[in-house]
Amino acid sequence: MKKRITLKQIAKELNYSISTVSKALKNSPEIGIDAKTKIQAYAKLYNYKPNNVALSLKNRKTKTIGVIIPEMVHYFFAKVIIGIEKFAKKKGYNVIISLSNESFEKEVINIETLVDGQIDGLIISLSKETLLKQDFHHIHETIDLDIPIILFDRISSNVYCDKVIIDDVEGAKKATNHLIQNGRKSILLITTEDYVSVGNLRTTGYIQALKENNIELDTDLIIKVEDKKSTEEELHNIEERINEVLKLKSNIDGIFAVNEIYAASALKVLKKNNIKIPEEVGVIGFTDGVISRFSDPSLTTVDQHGEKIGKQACKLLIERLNNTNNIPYQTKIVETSITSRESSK
Amino acid sequence: MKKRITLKQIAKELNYSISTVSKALKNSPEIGIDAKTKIQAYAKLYNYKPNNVALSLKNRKTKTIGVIIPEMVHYFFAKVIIGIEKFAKKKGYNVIISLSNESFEKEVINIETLVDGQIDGLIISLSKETLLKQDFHHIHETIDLDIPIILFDRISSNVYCDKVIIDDVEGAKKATNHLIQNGRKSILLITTEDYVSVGNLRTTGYIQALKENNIELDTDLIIKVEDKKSTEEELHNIEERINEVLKLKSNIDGIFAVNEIYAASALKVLKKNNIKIPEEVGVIGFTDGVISRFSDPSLTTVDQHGEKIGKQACKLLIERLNNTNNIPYQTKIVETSITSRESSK
DNA sequence: AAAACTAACTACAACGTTATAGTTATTTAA
DNA sequence: TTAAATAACTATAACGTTGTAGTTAGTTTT
Repeated sequence: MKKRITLKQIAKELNYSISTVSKALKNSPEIGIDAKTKIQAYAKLYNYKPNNVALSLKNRKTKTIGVIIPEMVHYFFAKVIIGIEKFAKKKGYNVIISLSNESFEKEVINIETLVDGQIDGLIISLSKETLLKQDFHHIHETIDLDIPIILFDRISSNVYCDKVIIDDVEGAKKATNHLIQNGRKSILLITTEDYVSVGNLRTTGYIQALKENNIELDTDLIIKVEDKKSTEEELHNIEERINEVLKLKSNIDGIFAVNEIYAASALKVLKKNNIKIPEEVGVIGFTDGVISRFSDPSLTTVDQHGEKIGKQACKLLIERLNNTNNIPYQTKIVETSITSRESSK
Repeated sequence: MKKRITLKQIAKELNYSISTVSKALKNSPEIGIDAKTKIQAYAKLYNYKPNNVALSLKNRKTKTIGVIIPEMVHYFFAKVIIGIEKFAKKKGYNVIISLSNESFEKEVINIETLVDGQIDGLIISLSKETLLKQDFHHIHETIDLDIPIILFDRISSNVYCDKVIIDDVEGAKKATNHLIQNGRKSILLITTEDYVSVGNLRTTGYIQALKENNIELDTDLIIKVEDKKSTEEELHNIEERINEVLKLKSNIDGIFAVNEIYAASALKVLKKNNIKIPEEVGVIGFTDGVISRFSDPSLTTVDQHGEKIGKQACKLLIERLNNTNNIPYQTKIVETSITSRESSK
């Protein structure tokens, strides 16, 4: 119907030049009082709003931030996005979201699409495939193009840029200690293969906690899952493996899982074996998810504070966008905290 | 470092006019073969990519779709976004996401921000507050501005535009019938207050199913939750109310909840009262969520197929963007389906 | 009363692109 | 051999803004 009005139209209608209109609306002292009032009134009446695309072209800034995450249906990533979106909006930025679906190729394409003149900066959590390949050329090329990137959660030490992570080692230590302080000594770790950085770090934390408490490390008590996609089939597979280890090592009295799904699977297997939680076995999961609250028993968790991570990442990015002079790259660490629920007494 | 190269720079470097370069890169027959090869080679070497902001300005199209959802951490909305994103990307569109956080005011602001020259069209699921207020001026104003809107899931019959919904009435009927076919006769409904359109429709479906099976409606068996935000406190409140009704009506043998949280709460209360699921009481929840799979017992659900809804909404929108001639508004209905799990035998 | 100053404007260029309308030479037709 | 046709380009305007550099007319200074 009524397309948005432009400066040109106002100028023509009121018989001023475009410059005058532009300045009047910016309340420039160059413009006389009657012209100003007339123009401002007219603009208000016709609900004038500057065209942001034109502004983007002029300023070479789009005021838009791109976000690439591996998956959407993870509570953690959803939380991170909430954090990013909130902070971005407050600072006048829009947020474009892309999903890599854990695929390297999609990640590369997504970055290209976003970088093609639409965004000022990027916030990325790397896909599993990228971490496996250790191919970061797409990240480096983007940074070379002067488009700042902030990595969060799934990062790599082979990329030089700002990063936001949780202290995975410390968090895993906290979790393990939580179980140890409960008197548990034989703690099963359910983690991922080492190329997933967070899994790797959490494994490290687990090992450190054992060492600090003078508990000997038993590698039979570590299940490393090849986690590609959490299909029903794979879930079944995980449960199988947990079951086997439980049979093999009857003295297990604690389980620490590096994510919620693994923790929930552990609960299921324990219950099937009629093992009492938390009396016989205490369980704790690393997560920022929703399953924990509703599982039976509810799960004690190491919370990752996804929203804080998102906020922090967005803050870092906007700071870098506003500082043309090169500040050195930073890595921000967001603290974890333990939420104690029924699965650990 | 090396900022992106422009037509102007190529033109200057190779001593052609900007027009020639532009046409050469578009393989126009107007341009001679040597000029073309030279220019194309140079462009490739320096990785020329047209500036999309400039194109947006020129074409008055941004190739960007805005999405406004009430919340991010709902599995359903996450799924819808996946569907939108996938389809949009395939058609060369980007997706900008905004969260209304169930607030009318935020919804209005978000629309304004998005409409301010950045997007070609919008996909929206209305906030609870908007539905309560029945104030849709922001939607109408946007449509008046010739920016097409597609509503999904949380819609209103007072807005004239394309819509994508599931058949809530039919889905609720299916759920209720599922319980009835299991031999249940006294079915508790946990729903929302009537202003939430989906809650309302699902309630209708429940009532219809009873009627069709000649079961008398007992309004004491309907719990209507004033659901503003799912805080811990409110969850507690819901559990209390379920508990009361269970005490009052000892013959309840089925529970139908209009979402996953309510269903999970029901499970919890039942277990606390040592009521066997599904032997004594069968439970089914309306959802597209993740809790159901991991709850104990796992929950039978009416699946909403969020991804399909997203895809359908995106398709409708892009169709409308490509058709300047006014096609009449459509309402697409995405079928639900029941996933049978442990909570109903 | 001429020089200097000021208030209130307007013109122009630029951001990067493309479509339309020129402008040259050179080739072809009659 | 001269007009018409064609090939291969270039100039210009436009999308909507804004900042810089003019341009007026009127006012002040001396």
